Amino acid sequence: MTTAQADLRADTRARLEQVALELFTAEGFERVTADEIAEAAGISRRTFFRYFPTKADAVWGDFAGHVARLEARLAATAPSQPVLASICAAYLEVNDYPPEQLPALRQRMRLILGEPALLAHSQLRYADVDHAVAAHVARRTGVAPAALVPRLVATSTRAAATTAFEVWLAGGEPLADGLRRAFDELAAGFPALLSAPTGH
Amino acid sequence: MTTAQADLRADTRARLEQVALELFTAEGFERVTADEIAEAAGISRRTFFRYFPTKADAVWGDFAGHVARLEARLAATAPSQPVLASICAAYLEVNDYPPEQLPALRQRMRLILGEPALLAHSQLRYADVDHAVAAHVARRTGVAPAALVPRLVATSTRAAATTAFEVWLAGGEPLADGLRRAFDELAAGFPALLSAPTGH
DNA sequence: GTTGCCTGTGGCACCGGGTGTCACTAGCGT
DNA sequence: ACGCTAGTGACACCCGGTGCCACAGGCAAC
Repeated sequence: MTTAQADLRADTRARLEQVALELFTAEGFERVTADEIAEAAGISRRTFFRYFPTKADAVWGDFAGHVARLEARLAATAPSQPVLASICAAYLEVNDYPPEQLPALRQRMRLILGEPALLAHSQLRYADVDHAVAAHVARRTGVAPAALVPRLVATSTRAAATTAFEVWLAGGEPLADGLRRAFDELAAGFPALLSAPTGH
Repeated sequence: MTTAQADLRADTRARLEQVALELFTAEGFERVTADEIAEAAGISRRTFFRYFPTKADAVWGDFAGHVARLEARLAATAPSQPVLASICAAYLEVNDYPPEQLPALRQRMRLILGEPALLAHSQLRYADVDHAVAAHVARRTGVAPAALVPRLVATSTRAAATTAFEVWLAGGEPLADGLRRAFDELAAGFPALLSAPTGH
């Protein structure tokens, strides 16, 4: 096991993920029933729900491992590095996918950001990320993790990451560039918003 | 009607909201069935779902009107005002509740932020807010609404508002103060994060 | 006032996500 | 051969949500 999450047979899990992703992409998340996924993967509906607590969870791959890596990176940052920069670096590193994995990532993210039900569900998954980042900020600044600044930094940096993903999905620019740009904007307090209106 | 959202009898709707809020608070969102709400309100389950498309929607009151007021405020800001300040002002104005409404607001927000199912659902509702704010930023800066900066400003200002609500709920400080503080932090690029660590 | 319509309503059957329970099988050590 | 365990399937059940139909009341028009 990589990171405890209803192990069972790892190959079955992978096949299930694959099949679900394919079906969701082809038909739309809501229009695919758990029965169809199960049948297409050659197992029973009941077994599907032993691998994934929710239909939506089939889209997330090893997200728990993702969060764990992020936490590890945050914990390992040099104290000399500014906090915001350390978070940016952690996000960049954790999201530095090899090129051959990009199509799969695109497929996942297109679903997560494009299907309302999955977008809603994402909030639950991202809560772990926010928690980790807020804890990091609290640790580094000596403030309570529940205070305004740690929470705000956590949610707005995640907003930055999500936005970078959206722009990347839309074909705008490489993921890493968008991430960097988003963090730069955040760290600078949106300098572009001080200029005069440019005419409609 | 104030803002088209499945009108029917307004009094029935208000009673339904009231009953649902009370039950959710007392028993927890998931543990209250639509049947129970309907019965407690003296109507049928079927009718409940004519007033609210979803059990979760019973918590949101006239949120569509809320968004509409936000949009109106944004549209009415003076061009001389910096964009970020205009968004802050709009959020402040729209969330300036008279004191006697604060307990009800607390009840709603405690549910929305505390119940996972409602937190997930909130993402769908907030999408409208983000859309409005991004459009405002795009209008003011002459950039496409789907570009990085408008999106990022929209999501991170909403993060600021949400965080202020969380702190307010935790009893920290008045809502308006938290909002202002969160927006100040955002606009300044989190100045607190440049100081040296204060020791663990 | 009877005829029509239009609105709000309840009842019912149905779909789909999710869960608890039980029974079966395959493997594996002893 | 024995027992144990892990993975599985079948079934029944709960609940959120929807489509459909049937019914009641108000309110206009004739």
